[in-house]
Amino acid sequence: MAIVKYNYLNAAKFLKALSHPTRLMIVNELASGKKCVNDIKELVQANQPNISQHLSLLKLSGIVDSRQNGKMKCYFLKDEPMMRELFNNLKKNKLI
Amino acid sequence: MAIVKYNYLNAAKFLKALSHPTRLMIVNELASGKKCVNDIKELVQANQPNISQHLSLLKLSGIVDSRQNGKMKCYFLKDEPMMRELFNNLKKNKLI
DNA sequence: TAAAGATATTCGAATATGATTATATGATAA
DNA sequence: TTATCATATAATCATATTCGAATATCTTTA
Repeated sequence: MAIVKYNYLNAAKFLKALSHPTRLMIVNELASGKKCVNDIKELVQANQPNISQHLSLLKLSGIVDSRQNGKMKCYFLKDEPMMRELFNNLKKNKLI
Repeated sequence: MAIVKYNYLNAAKFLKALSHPTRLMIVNELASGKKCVNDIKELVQANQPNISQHLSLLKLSGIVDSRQNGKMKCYFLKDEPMMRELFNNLKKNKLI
C-alpha cells in the first residue's frame, strides 16, 4: 500500500525551516558566505532576539552552523552548494 | 538599507505550502501526472476531508489546479517541470 | 427528481509558531 | 574582577495550523 508518509518528514521539516521570510533572507545572505549576527541584523529587518530565535531554529534544522569569533558569533550554511542551487531555482522561477 | 523582507514573502509562502508531509507526498505523486482525488486517497494515508483540505491549500497557493472529470475531480501541477526539478533536488540531497 | 458516489466545507479542540519584552549568558578588554 | 559588547533564552501573548467529525455540495445515473 503505497509510499509511507515517513519518507517525506525530513523534506517537510527542511522546507518548513525555510518557509519564513526572515529565515529565507538570512539563508540567502549566508549563501554568499559566513556572516556574524551583527551583519545579519543589519541586513534583516528584525530585532536581535527575533533573529537569534530564527538562527537557532535554522541550526536545529541542520541548515546552518556557527562558530565563535572573538566576541561575535558567525553563522554559515552547512551545505552552501545545495542552498545555492535551491535559491537559483527559486529565482529562476520568479519566486524571489 | 538592505533588501526588503517583502521580496521573500512569495517564496516563503510557496515553501510553506510544501512543508507538510502529506502535501509533499501529493505533489510528488502529481509530478508524474494528473491524478483524481480517489487515486490520491489510495496513495496517501489520510482521510478524505483531510486530503481535500490539503488539496485546497495547494490550489490556493497556486501550486496545483483541478478539472472536473465526470463524477471525479482531477488535480495537476501548474508547473510540472519546476516541481520535478525541486524534487530531484530534494532527492539528490537525500531529503526524500 | 431522487439516490448514490465523489469531493468540499465548516467547526472545534489541540497544538505550533512568531513577535515582543525582559533577563541571562558568554567573551573580551580594562 | 568588573564593565561592556554580543548573543541567547525565557515568558507571555496573539495568531496560525492541523486534524477529525459532521455536514454540505456537486455530478451523474436511474
